[in-house]
Amino acid sequence: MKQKITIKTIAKELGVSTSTVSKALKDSHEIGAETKERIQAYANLYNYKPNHLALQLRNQKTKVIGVILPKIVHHFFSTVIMGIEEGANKKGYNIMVCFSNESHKKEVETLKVLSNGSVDGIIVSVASETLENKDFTHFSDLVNEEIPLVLFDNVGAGYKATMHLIENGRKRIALITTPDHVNVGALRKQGYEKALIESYIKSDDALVVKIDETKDISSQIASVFEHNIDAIFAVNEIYAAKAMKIAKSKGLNIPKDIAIAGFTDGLISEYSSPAITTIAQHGLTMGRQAVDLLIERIENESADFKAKRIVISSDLKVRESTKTSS
Amino acid sequence: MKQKITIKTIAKELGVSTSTVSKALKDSHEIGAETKERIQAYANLYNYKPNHLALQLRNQKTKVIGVILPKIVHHFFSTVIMGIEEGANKKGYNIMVCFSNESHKKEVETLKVLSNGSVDGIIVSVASETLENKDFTHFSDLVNEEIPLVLFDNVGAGYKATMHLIENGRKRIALITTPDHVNVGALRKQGYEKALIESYIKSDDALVVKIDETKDISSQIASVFEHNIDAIFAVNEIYAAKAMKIAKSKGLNIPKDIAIAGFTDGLISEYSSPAITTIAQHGLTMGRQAVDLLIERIENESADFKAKRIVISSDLKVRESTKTSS
DNA sequence: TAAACCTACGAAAACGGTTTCGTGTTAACA
DNA sequence: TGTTAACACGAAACCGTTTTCGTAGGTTTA
Repeated sequence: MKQKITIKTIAKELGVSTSTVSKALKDSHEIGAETKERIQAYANLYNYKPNHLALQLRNQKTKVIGVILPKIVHHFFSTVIMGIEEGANKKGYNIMVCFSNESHKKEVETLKVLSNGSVDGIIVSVASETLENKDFTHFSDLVNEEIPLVLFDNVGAGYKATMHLIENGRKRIALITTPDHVNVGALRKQGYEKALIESYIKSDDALVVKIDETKDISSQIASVFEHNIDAIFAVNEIYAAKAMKIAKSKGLNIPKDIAIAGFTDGLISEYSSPAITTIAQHGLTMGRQAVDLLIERIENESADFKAKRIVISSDLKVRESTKTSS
Repeated sequence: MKQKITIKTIAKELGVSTSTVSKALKDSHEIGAETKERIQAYANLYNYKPNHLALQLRNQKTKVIGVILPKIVHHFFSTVIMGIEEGANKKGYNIMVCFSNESHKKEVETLKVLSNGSVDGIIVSVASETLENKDFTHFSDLVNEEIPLVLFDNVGAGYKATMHLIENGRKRIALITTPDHVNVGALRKQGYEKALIESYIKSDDALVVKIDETKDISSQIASVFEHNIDAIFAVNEIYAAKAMKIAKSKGLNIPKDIAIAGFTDGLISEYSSPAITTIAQHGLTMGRQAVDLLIERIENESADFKAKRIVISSDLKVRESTKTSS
């Protein structure tokens, strides 16, 4: 890279000191009008830009927020990023984005890299592997170092959808989910199980289908219809739509014979026939709130630095696919 | 933030100089075994981490790559990010992600912020507004400053899909697209028009439907069936699927009466009936190649610093929805 | 006319590292 | 016993900027 023009260069060229240049560039009253003008003109001519690194080192802040997500190619997480970036930008921050790929090891490493001064604070959505391990020492380390940290997740949404089905009078609820290593799937499954337990409904492993996307999806979903079920909760929109297609092909009436609820409110659910009840997740809101909280912590030194979990409720959008039977 | 332990602290505590500490921590042969051990033990105990900012300032490089995309909540772009992050990580770089939201102004601003030393190089997918303006001065400024820059876009894919339909014998090809301000839609429309022109087919504005997503999508798509058409090219998977549904409901045979091609190869296209021909875009590959190229430029000082455009071809996945008629 | 006060600028420290170049001590060698 | 080399470490410069604290000279003020 071409060596850029610095305050030193200007000082030398114009025969003044660096302090004079620095002050002149910020229109300080300490500098005479004529000198100021000379310096500003020169700086402008050679397109001087202050070096961010030097400023960051001096000010001990970077105006950068670190973001660690389990993955990105996913509607929910990309929406969250959108919200974070938007909120950060509004307050003059940039974001540095990393992915854990649901791996505990990479999460730990990434956290270490980011916590060496490159960022002022960090937002994390915990990797599923970490959730399984229940090993959160890397986070408590960070808290000890008093680096502002905000975690977010989306537990609770699976619970809400399942409860809706139960309140609907359903008792044999199938779950169509992803393998456990996929974060969101795992979380939603937890919610599903919690709802069953609280409602004293015995869970049945046969009703839980973990889709292997390398094989034919429809036939895997179809297998669940061989059991006696009266409702299906699918962890994403696609699975829900496929399940409905299969149900219809089997001559089942939706929602009379079988209720179907999905996740991630999108076009498919809304325009399918019948329209599918879904959980809308508000990733944008989550991202915004997470970043607002973080920035408040960064800028408000007096705040306590304990990690904080924020849980933003998701909305249940009830549509025809689960309208009360009976 | 708690003031962190620095080399100076260690030096003072242990009664040695900072240079000794620095060398000891990198296992330099210049330092005696015993001293080395003392220092390393101390550093370890107090969890010393070198401050990245100081290193960046000294080395004049950040090991950070700036990425500017028109948007993120979009399968293609999130895949690209994935590829970039993966490639960057492999070579010890982190990525700083910004979004232009298709706005020329924000693109310029973001570029300015990133080019003051915070990043070693920048990858950009140009905002549609910039493409319309044809105002690329902000990029040439960057090139003058000799900051490594890589641009990427995905023109050409719309062309490929349209040509496929034409070679298929179709002459009245409808285009279902997004309003012009949406980047990918606009680009694909360019490709569509180019293919028509090259094949001496008169384009007909009546066959181009720009979907307003705030209104009912299906009815907008349905309107195109009122014209005499023998093929439909939809700029995304959803539109293609909806178009097919409508075609079927009108009793049209696909692909005999009407051929349908979509974009963004995903589950819907593959499992719909009949399966839809799509353009698969390889965002992952594009991201990887872009970042590899950029890093090569960053690290290979001798390379020339002209902006370079890389265009990665997309794959046409021919399925039943466009099988040759006649 | 001496004390006090501006004005306009510079020197130097600081942020946290790395690195080059000494330099004092010891050991090996002739 | 004098010369030299190896060893172990420190001083200082440097990266680019800000900021505190002088200070020299001229101008008011009492």
